[in-house]
Order: sequence, then C-alpha cells, then structure tokens
Amino acid sequence: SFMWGTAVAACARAARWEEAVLLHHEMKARGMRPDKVSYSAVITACDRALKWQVAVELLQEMIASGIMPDIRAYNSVLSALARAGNTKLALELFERVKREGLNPTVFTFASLIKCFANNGDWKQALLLLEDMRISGVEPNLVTYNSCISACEQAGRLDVAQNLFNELEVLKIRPDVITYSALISTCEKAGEWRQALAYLEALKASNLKVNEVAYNAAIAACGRGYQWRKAIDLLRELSDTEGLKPDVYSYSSAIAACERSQRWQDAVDLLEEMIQKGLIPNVVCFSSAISACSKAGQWEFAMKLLQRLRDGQGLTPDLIAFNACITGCARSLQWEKALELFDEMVKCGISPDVITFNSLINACARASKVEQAFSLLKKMESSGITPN
RNA sequence: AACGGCAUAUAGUCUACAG
Repeated sequence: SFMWGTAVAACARAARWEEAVLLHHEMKARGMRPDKVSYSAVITACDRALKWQVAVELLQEMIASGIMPDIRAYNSVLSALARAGNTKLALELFERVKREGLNPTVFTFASLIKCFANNGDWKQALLLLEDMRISGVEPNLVTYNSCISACEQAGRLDVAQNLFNELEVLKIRPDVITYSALISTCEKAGEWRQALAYLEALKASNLKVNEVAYNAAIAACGRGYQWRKAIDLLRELSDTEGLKPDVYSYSSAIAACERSQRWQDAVDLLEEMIQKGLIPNVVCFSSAISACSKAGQWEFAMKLLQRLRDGQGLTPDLIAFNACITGCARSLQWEKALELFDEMVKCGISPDVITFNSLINACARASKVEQAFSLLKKMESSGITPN
C-alpha cells in the first residue's frame, strides 16, 4: 500500500492526474486501503489538472472510508479549489477545517489568499495575513508573495511595496517570484518605469532572473504603450545566457505592438516566433488579429483567423472571434461580422457581451439601424444583459 | 523522532461619455 501511495505521488508530480486516479482505484480494487498520504497525493494530482470536483469527491470518499483527513489533505483540496477559482467552496472548507479542530497551516492560508487574489480582493488577502498571525501561524515568503500577487489586479502598487518592505523588516529574502509579482502589479498600475526598475533590481541581485520576470516586464511596457522597450526586452531575453523567449514572451510583445497600433510589427513577431521554432497559440494569434483589426486591416485579420482554423491543434476561441469581428466593424464590413458570428455559434462558442457590442457597433458604423436593433433583441433573448 | 502527500509569479477581444 505504501508502494502504491508512492506511485500515486509520482504521477501527481509528473502532472498525470488520470494515471494517479487510475492507480488509486486499482489499489482499492485489489483490496488495499489507501491511507491519508495516498489520498492527499491523488488529490494533489487533481489539483494540478484543475479537477477540483474530483478532488472534492476524493475527500468525501476518504471520509466515507473511515479515514480522517488531516490538515494536509484539506490543504490539497483547498489548493485545488483556489487554482480553479472556487472561492466559495474553499471558504466553506476552511470553516470545516476549523470546526474539526484542525490547525490551519501556512499552506492553508496560502491557498485562501490565492482565492482572494483571483478576485483582486487585496483587502481580504491582508485580513488573512493578519488572521494567521493572530492564530499563531508565522507568515513566510510564499505568504507575502501571494499577498503581493493579490494586489496585482487592482494595481495597488503602494500596498504591494509595503509588503515588500515588510519582508525586509522580517529579514525574509525576496525571490524571483516576489519580483515577478511586483512587476505585474506595476503593469496593472500602469507603472512601466517602476516595472523596469524592479527587473533591473532583480538582475543586480544574486537571484536568478527567469522568463516569467522578463515576460511580466514586457507586458508592463506594453500596457504603457512602450512597444519599442517591449521588443528590446524580448531581444535582451534572447541574448541572456540560459534563457529564451517563450510563447508568453511573444504574446506579450505582440500585444504591446497591438496597443501601440503597430500591426505590422505584431505580425512580424508572430512570424518570427514560428521561424524560431515556437508554436504560437490562440493568444498569440488573437493578439495579432486584434492588432490588424485596430489598424483597419480586416482582411489580414481574417487571414490570421483562417490560420487559426487550419493550424494543428489550434481553433479560434471567443476572444479570437471577437477581435476579428471588431476588425470587420471598424472597416464597415458588417456583413462579414455577422458571418463570423454565425460561424462561432456553429462552432459551439457562446457569444458574450463583447461579441454583441462589436456586432452592434458594426451595424451602427454602417448605418444599419434595423440590424443593430435586431441584434440587441437577439442579445437579450440569448440571456446576455446589455451593458 | 523520521518516512511517500500540501501553498506563491507572466500574455489576447467591445462600446459610449468624460478627461
């Protein structure tokens, strides 16, 4: 049983959740009783694969088979819920942990903080930081990194910087994750200069810079309309020993060009990444589509959409369609926009409020008042509330 | 007391109005 549990853990580590679950079931079929460690391991495998429902089921199964989950088993489930964005259930489970008289650990709090971070709720994250001190759990670097990350969505760089300063007071050394989280917070705050300053500080430290930090900085430049700096960083990343640009680097750089109305540069970067042997994903394509759309290059946008349809393992998603519809709208191609709408529905993609806004805009720009109103009706009958 | 299980960072889409 111990051996099987170890095998389950190995599957979890290798990100093979199906095999972990299979092993778990075979174990039971052979009359073995997975212990709490084995259960935690298989739950962790589900966590990595975003299978929170399975994780919750396994916890229930564990209880049903007479094994009392320990705090680490709960932590595994909480992590799965946090990763999947199920804050409500996570909080319920946290209440249960306390009712059971189990002591939450620093791991427990990290998952809960991540839940609030997902929702951009930095205030709740900071309250948890306070709660953990009160309950005698010492915050660590992961706790602080999670809290800094919770400041990102709201762009509360001030709060993030206070947390960073607290680390120094506590004599906790920041790591590359701390810096990346700060850089991303700068991005959302529109502070690209500060983002670059943090990247420089990271490079000057004895920490190892990685792609994530660079990518976050590229995105920060992009949001600040610094497309040239974004591309410079991409080049610098290429030239850095041991690092190489990945799909995130390129998608961020393409998006930077898009924001700065540099559609040709965006498309060039898309081609460049292919030449370098990277496989652009739907995000790279839709960023490039959006770049063309904004520049009135609707035909080019349509061509890129076509490549997305033809590409190996690629299919246009909601955002790709929306971006292309917007391009048609701007170029007064309202009929093409409506065709794209029909196509996406046929593909089983549910249009959202942005889809309808773009379509209505397409009709509006082309003075197709009737069609615009009929879309508004269609929107409401599809259960989408006009904003 | 030890052993197999737990947490943190990066990218894409719309409109009007105001500035």
